[in-house]
Amino acid sequence: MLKITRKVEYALIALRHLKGKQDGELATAKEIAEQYGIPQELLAKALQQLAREHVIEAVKGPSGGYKLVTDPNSINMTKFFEIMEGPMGIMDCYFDSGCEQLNACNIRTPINRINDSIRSMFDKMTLADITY
Amino acid sequence: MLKITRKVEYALIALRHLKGKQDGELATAKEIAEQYGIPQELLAKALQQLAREHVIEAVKGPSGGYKLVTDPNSINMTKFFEIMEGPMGIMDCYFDSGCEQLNACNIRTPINRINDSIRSMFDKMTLADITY
DNA sequence: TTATACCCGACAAATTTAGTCGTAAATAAT
DNA sequence: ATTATTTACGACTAAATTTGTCGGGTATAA
Repeated sequence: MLKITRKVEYALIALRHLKGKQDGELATAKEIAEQYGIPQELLAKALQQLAREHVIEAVKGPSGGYKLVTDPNSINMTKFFEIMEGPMGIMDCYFDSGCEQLNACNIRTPINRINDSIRSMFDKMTLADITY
Repeated sequence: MLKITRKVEYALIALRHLKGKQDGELATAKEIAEQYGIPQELLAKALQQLAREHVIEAVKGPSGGYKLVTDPNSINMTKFFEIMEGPMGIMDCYFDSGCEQLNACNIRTPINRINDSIRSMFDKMTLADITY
């Protein structure tokens, strides 16, 4: 409960790694996977997602790899989590209205308050804070 | 990711329900399960855990049930979550040192910071806030 | 004695997460 | 051109976790 997934973990590791690179220097999925002992294929998926959202940029072919193209200060953690995993909420009823008990439910309001607190906390935290 | 479990959800529903009772009035697992349309057996387990930790008290036998015996103001959400699910941390390495990559890992410090932020947020939030 | 209600561990089903594989496309180097 | 390297991506399997069920127990009020 309240755990982040491996994919998010791997994405953070990769971003932190990329941030350490000079200028236009690239890092490959293989390089990162080996350095941190994580499964390359899974890491690759995380990197591809980040590339699709233009957080990083992919360069194909030999001597290709990835590099940061967005200032980590400009991406807050709510956005980052949602890039990696879709809508963030501690309960599905926060965004999915398919709950059968909505009328009987006696904890909707408090649940929403917890949600909002978590979101607002992550809103104020940027990728730069995390990958400093 | 970052989701609370059903058990926690059911515990919150039950606590909120118990809080609405007068004085020494009891509520049974069956009554709660039916009213909110949730599986009785699973709810029962949540209630039993709360009883073991003396958040509520169980009365056996016919006309038995549960009642609150601890002021919800005195239980913060960190404690509540840990009663229900054990140690709270967004990654296992927060409390479990069995990680192979500890030395290579480049995100330990930031992960710990996120953890601490979440914990401190839940430290300041009590069951009373949630079941008002 | 009986019916009701909590207690609890073991099990099974369902869902989610983690990891793998095969194939394709781009491209630098030879 | 061919080859080697690297990203892209969907399909698949495996593992782990969560969710739900079952059976047998204890306590106790009526």
